Amino acid sequence: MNQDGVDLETSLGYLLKEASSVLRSAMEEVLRPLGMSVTHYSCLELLAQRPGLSNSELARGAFVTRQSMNVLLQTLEREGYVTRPAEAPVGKALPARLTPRGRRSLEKATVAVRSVEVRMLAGMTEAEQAGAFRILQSMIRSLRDGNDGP
Amino acid sequence: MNQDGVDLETSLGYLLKEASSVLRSAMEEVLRPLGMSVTHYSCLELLAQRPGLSNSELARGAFVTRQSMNVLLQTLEREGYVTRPAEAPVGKALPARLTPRGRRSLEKATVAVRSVEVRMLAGMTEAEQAGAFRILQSMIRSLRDGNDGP
DNA sequence: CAACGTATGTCAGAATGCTGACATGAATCA
DNA sequence: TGATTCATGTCAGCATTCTGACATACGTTG
Repeated sequence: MNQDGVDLETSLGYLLKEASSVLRSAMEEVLRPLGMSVTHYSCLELLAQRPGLSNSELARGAFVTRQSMNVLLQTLEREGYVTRPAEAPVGKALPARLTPRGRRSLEKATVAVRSVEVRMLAGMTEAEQAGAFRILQSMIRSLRDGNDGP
Repeated sequence: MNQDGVDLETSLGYLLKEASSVLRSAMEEVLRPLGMSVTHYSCLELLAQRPGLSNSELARGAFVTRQSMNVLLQTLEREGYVTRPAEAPVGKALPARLTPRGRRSLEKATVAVRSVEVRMLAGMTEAEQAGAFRILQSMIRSLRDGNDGP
């Protein structure tokens, strides 16, 4: 009914939230046929690119708590996508790794997610993409610095 | 431990998720002292800028399902921040409006959230902000078009 | 007019993520 | 060395959001 923009339409924060929401929906849509959630995929992708990450490190990389990541990891371990040693080689951190099955499962997901990212960047020049990259990093840094800052 | 970036560090989608996550955390941090969640604030802000929005419209504006927004609205109504007519003036949609109490509550929250947004934009020129705006809108449009598209 | 499709509000159950808490291992420091 | 501080893994309970379903209201279309 009321479709005229007021001020929310000029807020970068709101636009950022909207973009993130749309991206998440698009990813869920292409991952659903594979029986995979976004966090699920994120976990596998992180492990593929940085083998041996611990539960806590995976949690930070996927932007969830380590408790949430833990239940996911236990499921993935039980179903044979991931392995963790029974004992920690050092400290308490258990380095996780993909199994061949995990790698196979990830391959299809990666293709699907890549297609979403390609679609998202359609119509943007390389220069614009580079600009977006710098700007987002600037936002992240500014917000982080103010938090637990100096 | 492993802090070297691989490929995730070059993905705009990942960076977008990270920025959104950091923004959300920052907002939660400043809203918590006010006893308000991000969705809570979003609802009030939407109603302030577009009085008479229905539950479903608020849900779309806050990027949650209408079921989730409904439970929030019922709470806000019960606590006197929002009013809805007992019967729909047309159709089934119940236009919601802020009460004076809701407006007062929103005022403090708006100040807090503005400060976060200002911090986020620190170090960015107006031109960069305008660029970020265009880029995010382009991403949103591209993702939407591919979805329920043509 | 009647049938259909779409949008809405709402209830109930399920899933997902979070907060709180505890024990353990390592690093730091007095 | 002993105490403190911090990070980690994990368990339990709670909160929030989502999915599924149903009834109702309006617009469109035959």
